[in-house]
Amino acid sequence: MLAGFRTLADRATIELGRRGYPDVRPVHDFALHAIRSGAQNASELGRATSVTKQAAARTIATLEQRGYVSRQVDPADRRKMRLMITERGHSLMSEGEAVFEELRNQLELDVGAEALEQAEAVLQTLVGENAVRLDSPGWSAGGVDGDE
Amino acid sequence: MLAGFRTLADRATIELGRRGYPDVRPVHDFALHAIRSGAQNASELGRATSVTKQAAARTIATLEQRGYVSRQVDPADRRKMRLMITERGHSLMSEGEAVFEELRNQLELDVGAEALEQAEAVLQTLVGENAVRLDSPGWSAGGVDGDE
DNA sequence: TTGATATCGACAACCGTGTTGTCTATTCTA
DNA sequence: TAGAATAGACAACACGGTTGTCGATATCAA
Repeated sequence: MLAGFRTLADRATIELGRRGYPDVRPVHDFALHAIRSGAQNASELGRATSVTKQAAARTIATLEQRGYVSRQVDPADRRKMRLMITERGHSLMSEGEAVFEELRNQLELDVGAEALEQAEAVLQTLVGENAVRLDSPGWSAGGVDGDE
Repeated sequence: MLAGFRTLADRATIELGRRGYPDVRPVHDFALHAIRSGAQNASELGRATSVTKQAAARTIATLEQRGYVSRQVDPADRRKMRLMITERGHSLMSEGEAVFEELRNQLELDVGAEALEQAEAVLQTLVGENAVRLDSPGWSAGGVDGDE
């Protein structure tokens, strides 16, 4: 009874694969959103997605390989590689949003609009609560020894 | 808005760590439940959790290492290693359930009993729908090329 | 009884996504 | 200008999944 979102994300992934974006995973879409919302380089992306800059750099690398973002040295600060979402990247994002919309609509048909909204509110509360403490990286994989 | 369950599972993991069960992850609890519900060996566990038997065997290995299950050759079929949950394993499961209960109660305080139930029903629908097609392993990591 | 076939579990190699830790290049600051 | 901070690259590793192979055991059919 715990796997609700996994389910949703997995289905969206599958559907996207079916529509011409294979080998795209939730992480990638997540990263693209963060980039579009202002993350301009690997370090920023890492901070935005609560992940080390190394992990972010890797995600960017695959995103670049697959043609969803491009990088270019920041003329103002030559340490930085500025990120730009390509045309294909934007297409992916729209398609992803469409897929999600469809899944949501489907679910709404199944359970009713009211129930769905309620459920979304609950989940919102859930993630909202600990969004505060997402600042520290390393919560999920490595150090679970939560001594504060 | 997508990370609801991750959140829940992560918090439970952290709390369990705090209570004397560090290095326990959702997978482990998941596996223990499957074992308690009848999975008697690695292959069965794999089938029960929609994972290859190799992955299941690994999970079992770490579970055994940490002292949560023990294994013993099945006298009736000497290919099989029968799984038994140890005392410590049962303690972990109770503790896990307690933690979950607490988290659920906390959430219920935040959003109200009615909303929570509604949300659970929605999620139930969500996973219920595709529980039917969980039979094929390899949905999440490898082959997302969903051509049926 | 024997031989083909299926299953169990182990092992090895690999992938994806995360982590540390170290390093160089660059920029900021006192 | 010296020192500190930051960006990003690289390497090594962990974890949890995958495939593929293999020997040992069971099972089923001639």
